Amino acid sequence: MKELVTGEMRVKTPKTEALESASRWEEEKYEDGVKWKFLEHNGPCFPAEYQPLPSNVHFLYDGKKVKLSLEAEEVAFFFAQMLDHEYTTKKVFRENYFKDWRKEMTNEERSLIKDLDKCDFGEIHAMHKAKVEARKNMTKEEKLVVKEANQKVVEEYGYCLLDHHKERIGNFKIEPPGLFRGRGEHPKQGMLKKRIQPEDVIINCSKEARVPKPPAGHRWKEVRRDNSVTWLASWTENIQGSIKYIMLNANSKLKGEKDWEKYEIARKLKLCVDDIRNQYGQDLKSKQMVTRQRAVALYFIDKLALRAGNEKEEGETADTVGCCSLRVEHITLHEKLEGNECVVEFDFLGKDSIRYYNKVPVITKVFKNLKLFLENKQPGDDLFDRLNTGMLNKHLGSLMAGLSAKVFRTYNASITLQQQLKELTNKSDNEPEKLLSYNRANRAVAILCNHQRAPPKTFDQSMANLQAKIDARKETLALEKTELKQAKKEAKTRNSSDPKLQNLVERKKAAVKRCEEQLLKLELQATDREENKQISLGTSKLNYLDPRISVAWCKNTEVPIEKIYNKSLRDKFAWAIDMTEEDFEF
DNA sequence: CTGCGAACTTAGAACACCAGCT
DNA sequence: AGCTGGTGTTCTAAGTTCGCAG
Repeated sequence: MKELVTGEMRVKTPKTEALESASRWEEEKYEDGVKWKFLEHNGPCFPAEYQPLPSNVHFLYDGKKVKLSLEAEEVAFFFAQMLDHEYTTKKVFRENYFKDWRKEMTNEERSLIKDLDKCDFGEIHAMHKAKVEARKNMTKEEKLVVKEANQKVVEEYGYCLLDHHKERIGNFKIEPPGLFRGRGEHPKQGMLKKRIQPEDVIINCSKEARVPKPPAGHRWKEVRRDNSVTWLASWTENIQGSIKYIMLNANSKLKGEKDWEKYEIARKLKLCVDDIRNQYGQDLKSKQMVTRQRAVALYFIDKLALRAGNEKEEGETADTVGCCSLRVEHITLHEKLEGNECVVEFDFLGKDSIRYYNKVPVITKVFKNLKLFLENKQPGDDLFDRLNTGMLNKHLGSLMAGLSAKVFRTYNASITLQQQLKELTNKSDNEPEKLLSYNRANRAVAILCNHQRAPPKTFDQSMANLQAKIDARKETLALEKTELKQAKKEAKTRNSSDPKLQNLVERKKAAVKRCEEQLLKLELQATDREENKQISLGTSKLNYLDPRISVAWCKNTEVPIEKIYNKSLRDKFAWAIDMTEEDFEF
């Protein structure tokens, strides 16, 4: 797989070879599995120690002041900090919290503090809020001092040397302790996320490199020399027992090449997607139940851009599903619905407990299979009881090198963007109109991939404000128009060759035009914002849309790339900006 | 196969910051 | 100068994939 992709990736050469940034994408690849030859860094940055409460701030239990041990106090502080958050009102959160908090208490504390409802974190909460407020109200000079200090930290910990290049590290800070904030109905929400010590951390760097110094009085858990992986440091977190990594920034060579490769695989799928669709179309009639289930799952993944859907351990995480883990209760079949036949109604929680709700007309063969899969099953049973992601991906891998379920999301997202841009963009449009078209194309993808966001709390207000602006502009425009008419009339009835009057007419004309443009711009903005209320465009832009489509579109429409990519996006997609010509086709 | 863990990508929320307004 | 809304950045949770051991 690696070979196939790498070969194709070399076809197009960046045109600005002289530039270091461009030629970087052309360096020799290492043998399979080797990610680097030299890696040196300063290790991760640890969060500050807990600062004990000042003597005038108290924790109260059952109305009485209680001086807590340092350990118990720190954990009390975590809860106090979150008091404004909905989390602290949730039963599971509170129970998990209290259980873990009590583990940090001394015997004495534990025998006293037996009921979270009797705990009063008010003073601690107030102190925390005051601190946040004070930080906000710092003078310019004070803020500058903080900024410079942060800058120092970035300089020290934010970069590494990987082969010949100084690279930015993505997350060089160890995650601070706190209360676990799982998404949705997470059974572990509120548990104590423990402070990570250097003794928990594995460092990865090359043999020749200077080993980072652990904080004074501490040692690393291990120093590893593994160049088959890209991480610089890792530790195991205590909530799920999973490993956390310190890795490079998205603008690094290593991440950039991987991203490029991802889009090349998706383009390869474009070449064989018709065959694959024919194949699973045939498989819908297979005698083998597994094959039929696989075919229907693939149909969903392809048509609806569903995620693969691995099984999850019950009780460890929120109850969410993807394609292969769909249960009977997540779909409803309608022979007829709203004028369509064979409609599948989906309603389930996907990644991050985001709801997926969709009514989709499907082909008869799929519909019939679904009916079959539902026979004699309970709501809680698996829809695809003979299938899992491993089997599905194994099959996909045999159809095309490098193919897995998620490639369909990348492919369908990118191809949709390209099609939509072609359909929506008019050469003759002005820039704001072109940008609206781009956003609409982007939005079509976000809807396909179900990238949602909570509507901004201030949404209705800010929409009303914008509308008020539009109304005001309309009034001004009407006024300007009347004035223009007046000026024209005067110029006609009086001496029409009076240059002063002619000049006035011209000026009024210009004013009207300017006003109209501003109005249009505002109206486009309003449309864009309204359509975007619950949709997040960023995720697809960052993860699913081949940047070369966007770069080529910018070149074709003469829209500056800055209008659609901010600085970090331009850095991340530097490879695409460097190499893409206006005739690029995904 | 199947189960498991490691490594890496993808995701929305929270937070920080800054431009444009009053 | 202070406010505010919107954008960009940071954070870290939650997915996918793959390879390995049994």
